[in-house]
Amino acid sequence: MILNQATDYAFRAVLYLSLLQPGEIVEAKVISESQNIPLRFLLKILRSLAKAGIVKSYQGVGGGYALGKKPADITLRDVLEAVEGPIRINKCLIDPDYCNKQATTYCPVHHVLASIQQTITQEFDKYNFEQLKEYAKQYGK
Amino acid sequence: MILNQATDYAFRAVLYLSLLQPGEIVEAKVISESQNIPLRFLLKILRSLAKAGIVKSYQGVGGGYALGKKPADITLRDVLEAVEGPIRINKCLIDPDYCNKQATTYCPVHHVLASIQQTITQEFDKYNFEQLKEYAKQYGK
DNA sequence: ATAAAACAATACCGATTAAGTATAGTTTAT
DNA sequence: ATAAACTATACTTAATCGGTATTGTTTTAT
Repeated sequence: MILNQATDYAFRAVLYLSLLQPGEIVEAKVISESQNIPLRFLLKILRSLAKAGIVKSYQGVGGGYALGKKPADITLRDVLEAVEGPIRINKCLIDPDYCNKQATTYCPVHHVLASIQQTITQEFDKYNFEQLKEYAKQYGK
Repeated sequence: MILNQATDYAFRAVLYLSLLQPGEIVEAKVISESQNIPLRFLLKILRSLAKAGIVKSYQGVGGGYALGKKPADITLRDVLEAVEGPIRINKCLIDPDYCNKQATTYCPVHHVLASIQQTITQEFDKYNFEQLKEYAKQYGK
């Protein structure tokens, strides 16, 4: 019932990239130091984000990372799922056979959990990095 | 981002107790067998639920468990928090110093996560065991 | 009073996952 | 050709999860 440390780092890294000038590229090391994220761990996380198209990576000298799309087009859910996979709040919502072992016909627990999961998913979808960027600017840093 | 197995078991055990006749007491063994929950693990879970007043335990011969309050007065959140502790979706929402280490003044990530956490908490509060009981009756089992 | 049927408390254990590190390789600007 | 960056994969350590074991307590029936 808690986000991974990696997801927390990912949120902060993507926010950092959101605040750059358009076209600006920064090395992982800069993000790592500014956000207090262990460098090698961050590199791993950035790879997941790159796979999902959330960031774009540039190899070689002068390389680094930049956002892969506009901040407004990246939601917290996008980042969360890039790092942790799909939001699933209970085993019975992953493996459809799970419930059938316990409740042969119909499982009311499953029923409401599915609904809660949907609300949670929507909730993470509600926030994008344009909004976070505004908050950040507004309050300084 | 997922509920404990123990919480899942707890939901099902409390639902089972909700469906009993008023005043009826059942041994852990009966719940265990009916719901496919390892007995000793269930006993541990029931102890947490008893501490929270959700179930009432009776020792000695002829003892067992019954609900500690009306099904309508037990929410999914009550059960979840009895088993796992308070709903906290990120480390920075547990330890207030955590954010300050990283973002010295104001942390927009923290800000929105706090709001999401509140929504999630309300969502688990929305469902009580009277409702689950109705679903269960309606669909048989 | 004592035996047995239940729960209580605590400690332990093995497996999995999370968090982070290491090693070797690839790409690219200079 | 070299060095500065990222890539890929595998490894390691620590924490958590899911479950079990042991010993003790309470209560009812005999």
